[in-house]
Amino acid sequence: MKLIEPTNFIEEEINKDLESGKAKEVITRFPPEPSGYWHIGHCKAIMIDFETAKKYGGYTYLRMDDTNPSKEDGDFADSYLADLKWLGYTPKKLIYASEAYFDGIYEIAENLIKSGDAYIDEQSAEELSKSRGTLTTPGKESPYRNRPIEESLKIFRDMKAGKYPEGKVVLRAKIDMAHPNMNMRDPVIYRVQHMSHYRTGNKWCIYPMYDFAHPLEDALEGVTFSLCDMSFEDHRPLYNWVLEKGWKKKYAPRQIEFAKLNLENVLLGKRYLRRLVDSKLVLGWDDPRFLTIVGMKRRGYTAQGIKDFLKSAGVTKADSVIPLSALYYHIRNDLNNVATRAMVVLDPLKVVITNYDKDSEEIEIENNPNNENAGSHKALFSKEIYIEKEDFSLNPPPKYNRLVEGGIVRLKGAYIIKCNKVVLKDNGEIDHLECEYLPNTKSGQDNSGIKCKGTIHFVSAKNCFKVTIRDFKNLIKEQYVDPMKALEDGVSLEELLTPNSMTESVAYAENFLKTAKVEDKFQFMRKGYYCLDKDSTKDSLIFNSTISLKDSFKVK
RNA sequence: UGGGGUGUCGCCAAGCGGUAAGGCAUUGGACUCUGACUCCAACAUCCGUAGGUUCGAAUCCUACCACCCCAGCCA
Repeated sequence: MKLIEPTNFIEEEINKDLESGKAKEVITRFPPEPSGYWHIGHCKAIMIDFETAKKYGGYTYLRMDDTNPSKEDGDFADSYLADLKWLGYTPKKLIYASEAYFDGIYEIAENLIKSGDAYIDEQSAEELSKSRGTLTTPGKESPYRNRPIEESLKIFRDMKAGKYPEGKVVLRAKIDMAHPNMNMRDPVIYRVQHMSHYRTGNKWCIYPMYDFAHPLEDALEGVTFSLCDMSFEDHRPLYNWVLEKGWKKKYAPRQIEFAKLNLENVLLGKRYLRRLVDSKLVLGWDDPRFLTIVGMKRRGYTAQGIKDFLKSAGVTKADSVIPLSALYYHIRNDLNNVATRAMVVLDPLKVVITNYDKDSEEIEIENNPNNENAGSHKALFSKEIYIEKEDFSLNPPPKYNRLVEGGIVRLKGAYIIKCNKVVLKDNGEIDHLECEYLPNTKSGQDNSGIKCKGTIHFVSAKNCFKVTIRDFKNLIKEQYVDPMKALEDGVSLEELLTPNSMTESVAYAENFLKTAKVEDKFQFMRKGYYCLDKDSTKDSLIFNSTISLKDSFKVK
């Protein structure tokens, strides 16, 4: 297998093993417990697993780490496969650990008992916990620790046969009750659980613990590098112990840990998201304010943008917290390449072109100025149009180069207009503007020589329809940079939430948008990126605000 | 007070004994029929602290400090 130029410490380690012959190839696995939705943190791990293997010409398995029937509430395989596909990854194979490896793991457990490396303990859960000792004091050995091997073997088989209730007996690895690493103090490796498993039904009533199952699953399926987050670093000695005692083959998988992703002002904890979903405070697991994969997809983020961001964040062992602005940068960057430009007026102000006598005329709008192949579409210019309220000012701040009384501005794709009169309502608010267009200034055929410092977008009254716009604020208030910590400090979930983080408004969109399909991505020129939401119906379109355009205009 | 990890610009992050890459953010400015994009420029004499080794250290050694993780029959 080829060596590559390493781009992070994991690849450096892999290169070493490949060179020394400790490993022959790079086969990885992504091992979710099928119990919930994936979020951006999972994306990081997925990307590391898939990209690393791919670089070395290896491959990656998707393995359901389903060793606990009490927590796994259904078959998430389809949704996981869909998420992976959306991210652009295809697993070599989908594997259910429960179906593929439980027999093998059980057999190895019996071997461990026979070799004196595991024993049946009959202490209660509390006794077990108490005798484990503390971080600074050693634990006490169980009175059952040195029982005859035959006795342990018989009980273990009876456990499997369903002769024991839950909690009565467990199988423990015999390691060292005084070990400074708590994980090595005779960890439980099998427990009784009388319940139906979503895949294996009632075939089993004993289930292996993660620490015992994981290394063996890796070994059994031929995984060579088992990449996980730093919280498993303390488990590595146990991982290796299990392989040494239970696997005993020349080639064994190697666990390497990396730091997981942390984002400022983002809450990813499953139980909290579930509370928000259950209490209907959000639209669902795919709420556009969530950083779940389905949420980001619905929001209008692109897989490419997410991956670009993750790539830029790097792979290290150091704790880090990345600001959302870094994510936004990459989302905007990718959207800029793929989003179709359209004109939508979010907050309309009517403008009458007093000297325009024709019914209307076509104008052309480029679909994407950064991509020549994107083509263009037609829009209309007519006597009555709408512009953005904020694009006209009676008291313009310095450097305001939009429309002012008596001033000119270019209408994107159409003519330069001059504002002659501001018509007010009885209450003093602006009702509409009366402007004149300068006939020889049409886009593409302007020979007037007139220089115009501002260009604004607009929509023709003859070429627009109403759409609903959904705007989102960050779910978590800005002051709670680390919402998880705030929660631990006793702040309530409700207190963390930004009030009215989703708002709806009505906008005037050019007719071109009538053909939009769900998830289609647009740039509403000069405003931001939007995508069509799945809640849309044929005559009521809803656009999610994915993210605004950067705006460097500052009023000083 | 045990064990395991981590400390390089506001935030990420290269660097692996030869004299501090890059990105985000920020600030100027150019360009622009999107105040977007793009483009230029500025932004760590210093690498947790203190000593030491060396002609030479962010990189080696020693001590200290800070932060994170671990006491589920969860994963």
